[in-house]
Amino acid sequence: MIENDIFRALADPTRRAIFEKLASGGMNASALREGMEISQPAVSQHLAVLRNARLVREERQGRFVNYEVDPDGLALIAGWLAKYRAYWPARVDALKALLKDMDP
Amino acid sequence: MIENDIFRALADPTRRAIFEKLASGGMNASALREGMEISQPAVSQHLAVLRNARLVREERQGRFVNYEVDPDGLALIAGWLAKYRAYWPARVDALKALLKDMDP
DNA sequence: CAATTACATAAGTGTGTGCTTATGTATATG
DNA sequence: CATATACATAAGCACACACTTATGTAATTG
Repeated sequence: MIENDIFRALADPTRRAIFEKLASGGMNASALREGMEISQPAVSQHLAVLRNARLVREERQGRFVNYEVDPDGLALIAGWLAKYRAYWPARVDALKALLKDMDP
Repeated sequence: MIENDIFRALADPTRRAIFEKLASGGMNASALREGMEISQPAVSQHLAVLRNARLVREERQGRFVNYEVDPDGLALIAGWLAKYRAYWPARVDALKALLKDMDP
């Protein structure tokens, strides 16, 4: 089940960090690794998990592999979330307050 | 970090099943257990994880504890998702509608 | 062709997770 | 007051997970 792969992929903070870094623009694995205190294989493994969850996709460019956000995974989350739309705070204000709460 | 709790909570299929069951209407832990081949403590533990992630909230009623979906957790997911709005497939009308609700 | 670079895969290890059974704690009921 | 019911917590165990080092593979470069 893909939902399982997606939520499990996002459950790890390192993986979310990688994903968020990619969200600011596609880049290769080495560039991704910069600033992260983690081994190269670890990055590679995280990328495999994200790719399997359709949160990320790759494109080989010579000996580099460029990674970028795959909209499919995000759309699947949105689809999952849409099932519970009835429960969202009716007023946008409530949501804004919550967004502010999670930003720092 | 609350995002971690949320994604971790949803990473387990049993927990998602419990959540989805609750989404169809609040009920107590025993009612939740019905139809699930799982022990009572397991349900209780799952509920604790969901509650800690603000996906579910409880209300004591005598010796029963009624559980229901907590909109806060869902709103936090929506907030997380909103950060990557630029990547969503533009042509999916349902998602566009969903966005409109989230966007002030 | 040999060496280097970029990345993936393999194998091993400590820690976390989800489950179980056993027990504890409220609240209701006879 | 004693028992039953609804649920939570404790302790232990099998397995999954995120990491490491070592090695493999594919593409550039001298």
